[in-house]
Amino acid sequence: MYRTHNCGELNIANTGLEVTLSGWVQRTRDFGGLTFVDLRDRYGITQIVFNMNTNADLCTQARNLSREDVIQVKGKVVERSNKNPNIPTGEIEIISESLTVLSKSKTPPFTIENDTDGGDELRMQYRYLDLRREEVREKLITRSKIGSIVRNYLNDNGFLDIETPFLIKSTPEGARDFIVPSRVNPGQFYALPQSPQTFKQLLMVSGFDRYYQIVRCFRDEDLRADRQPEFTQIDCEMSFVEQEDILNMFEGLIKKVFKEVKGIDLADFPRMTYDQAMKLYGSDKPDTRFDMTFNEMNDLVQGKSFKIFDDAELVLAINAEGAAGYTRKQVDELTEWVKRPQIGATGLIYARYNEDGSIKSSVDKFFSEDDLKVWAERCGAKPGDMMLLLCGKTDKVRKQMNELRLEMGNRLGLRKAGEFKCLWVLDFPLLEWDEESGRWFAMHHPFTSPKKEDISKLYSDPGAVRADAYDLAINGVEVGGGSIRIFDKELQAQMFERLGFTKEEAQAQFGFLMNAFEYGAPPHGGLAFGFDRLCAVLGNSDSIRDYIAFPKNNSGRDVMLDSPSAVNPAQLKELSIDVKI
RNA sequence: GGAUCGGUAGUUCAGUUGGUUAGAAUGCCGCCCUGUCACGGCGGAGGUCGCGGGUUCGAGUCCCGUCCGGUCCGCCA
Repeated sequence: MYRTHNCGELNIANTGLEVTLSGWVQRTRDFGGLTFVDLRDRYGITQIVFNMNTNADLCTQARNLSREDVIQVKGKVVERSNKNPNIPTGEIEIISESLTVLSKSKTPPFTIENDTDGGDELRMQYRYLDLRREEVREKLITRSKIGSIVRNYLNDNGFLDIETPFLIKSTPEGARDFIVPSRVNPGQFYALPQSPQTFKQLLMVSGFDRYYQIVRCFRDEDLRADRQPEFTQIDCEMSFVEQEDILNMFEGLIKKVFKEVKGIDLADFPRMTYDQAMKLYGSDKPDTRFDMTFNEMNDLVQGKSFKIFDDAELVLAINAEGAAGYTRKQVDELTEWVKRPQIGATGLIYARYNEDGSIKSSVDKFFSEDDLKVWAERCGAKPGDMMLLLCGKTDKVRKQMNELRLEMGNRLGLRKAGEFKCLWVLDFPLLEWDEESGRWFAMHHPFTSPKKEDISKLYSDPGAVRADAYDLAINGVEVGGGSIRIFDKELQAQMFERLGFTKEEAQAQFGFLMNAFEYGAPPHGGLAFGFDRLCAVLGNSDSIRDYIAFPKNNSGRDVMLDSPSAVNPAQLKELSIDVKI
């Protein structure tokens, strides 16, 4: 037997027990005649003592141990004379009676400690060592726990876990597909699913009623801290439901996860339409931990001979509470910040509401102090605050102001870690105009149901058609989203037509779904959560990589495996593939 | 496709207007040490300054190119 206990469970109550422990050598502290070894496994650390007077051979062996050796120790649990209150096992130690080195370790390339000296690249290259660190390990343990809570909740609510295929068919809509060549069908390719969307709808047609799957999805797009080419969704679908049923079901799920993982009782989630969200926050996933909402200023600022404002489609102001103390240098820096190409504003206008009640702005030439007082009223600004204004084309300025708002939220410490604000965003537009290809695209996907009352506008005013689509944002992160689906064959055909598919194209791409709808499709809808993102949000982390055991880097590479890589010419030949670079 | 920051000892970093033998911390190796828990003390080894080219009497430092990594924009139904 390699162990009777793990390295995290022994305590003062076990005093006198004969135990066997196995694990990794975290560190040795050698005093010549007395050597301490910290033995680590995923449960914790237990101190082993080797004494030269009691057993010289054993103590000599212990002195030769190196970091990360795997050893087995037999010994007796005793109360420590010097206790360590910092670790759960700190009141006891093991007096060793035998030592077996199960596996020697080379010196690891970085220290296996919370406060590691290893850089990102090195840690990814030796990810299996990085995963030994408590900080990283605990994140994966949390992920496992969240998965378990989700499964329990959905199982308890009658959902069935049904697997769907990974080798499917490439479709032109949406993100780029990863494609997989078929050897037995030369020149033909499978695609890896971007989501099991059509399959879960078919399962509804099959009568499975409530489906879920914690499932890997694949998208061949560029990466970000919160985007990996393969990622995991909690994918759900329900039949005979309206939007309200779905929101309630999954609000319940998220509340349960927060309760069991963080011990937090979340209040009922507020709801906001997409239009409201864009008007107030310039984002469809606003961080509602703080206000600083947008104020539209056109009526107050235009017609005062300030050309920049007069020419603007929209002038927006936010009020940064308590920021009147910003120095000229800080404001200039902020101006440079909004002018960076990533933000793309042409300039930043500010009005400082001083503690003495005076208001000073960067546009004093055009606006009197009385004008500025009216601004302050609109923005709810008080002495000590600073108003920040951006202007331009509506879509652009909202986007820019969203960035500025989040940045000010960061600078003023308003985006507090450990605080969680959930928000349902409803009534997304059904369609989105794409300048490049000059046609309408489905904002969510082509199976999303338009709102009944807007169907008539599909051709007369496509941009105004709202969908029964919803997203869940937590702290400004899009954690999940879904929609009520079209279940009427005629409406689905109309939708494909609206998206510019010919009847033949629609039949070729989605014929299986439209055919299925001919045999009695139930009303249905669903939602998918980004599992990696949900975990990252719960852990106050910006990067989903921390919650993935073996993630890929910014270029989509696995630096540990060194993949992707070239393949053997014989393999390519077998697949009838000729590679030209 | 684009922007931006970085690459110097095993590791994390410093390195002045271009100037002698490129430093620190930590890790590693050796010796000493019986109550440490970031143990301590003494000593030692360890470098193609990412790579290629250029400017110069002289390049870690300046210029050009390139590769690798981080973050972001485009992209992500």
